[in-house]
Amino acid sequence: MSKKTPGKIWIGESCPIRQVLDRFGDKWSILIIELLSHEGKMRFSEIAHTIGDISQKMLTVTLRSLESDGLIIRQFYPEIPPRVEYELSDLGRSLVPHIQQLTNWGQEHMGKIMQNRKRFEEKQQRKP
Amino acid sequence: MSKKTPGKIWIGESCPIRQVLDRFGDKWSILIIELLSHEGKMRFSEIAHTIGDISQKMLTVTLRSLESDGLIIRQFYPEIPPRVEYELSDLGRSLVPHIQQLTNWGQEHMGKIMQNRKRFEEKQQRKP
DNA sequence: CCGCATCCTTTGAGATACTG
DNA sequence: CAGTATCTCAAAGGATGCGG
Repeated sequence: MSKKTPGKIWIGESCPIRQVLDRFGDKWSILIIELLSHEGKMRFSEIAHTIGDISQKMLTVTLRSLESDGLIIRQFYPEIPPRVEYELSDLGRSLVPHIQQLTNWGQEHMGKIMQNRKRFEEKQQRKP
Repeated sequence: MSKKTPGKIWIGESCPIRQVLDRFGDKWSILIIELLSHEGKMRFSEIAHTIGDISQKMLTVTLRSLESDGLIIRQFYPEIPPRVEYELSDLGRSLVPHIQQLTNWGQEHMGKIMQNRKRFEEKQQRKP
């Protein structure tokens, strides 16, 4: 549509895109939101086990940051041994469809991307 | 909808979500795609200047990786001085709407998130 | 069971200087 | 102008051990 609209898009230091990227560009946040959207309430150890390759530290850190931003809700049961459950808040849930859009796009196009990448590498190796 | 559908979602080491995250979770890829979607063809220095705080190195690296994956097209004009133009490929363009979905979500909700975060921090400081 | 604290490794990314 | 090549540093993330 628009070929040149200078000044109309702001890509500078704290533009809207970067805010989103800064918040969700880490390794685990999106993954945990997506997981909770499918599984509903989950315990700490349940999340850890389902993801598989996340360290306890990063799970703690990521859950805490999601909680602090109001994206998930943390329920602590002071039993012995203690039990903690996490679930998405309304705010967190409102993000889920957009994540799934991206995932769908990936399902459809990542194969092609990997293929392109391989070809590109081969081309580079023949030239120099 | 579904409260528990164990086994139906795969969140393991190279599930679809992680593929997308690995590809686009870096600091600059999404930003450059979004920029090119608004401005059309752009020269190297034009991109650098518009973004403002990207180093020459990271711009080169990011553009090269986007090119290798077939998300952007690189046109080299062997003049003196040389000129290089970048634009989105069809593949790259197909991602744009989803990025904009996320940006819109951000516009609408990041304020609330920052507010939540501030409150959470205050709460933490009163307790311990 | 949950999660904090500490230490350590790895990675991402900036600064700088140099080429076609 | 549009890169490439090093060097360096800060931050993300992992491993481990302790504590409520």
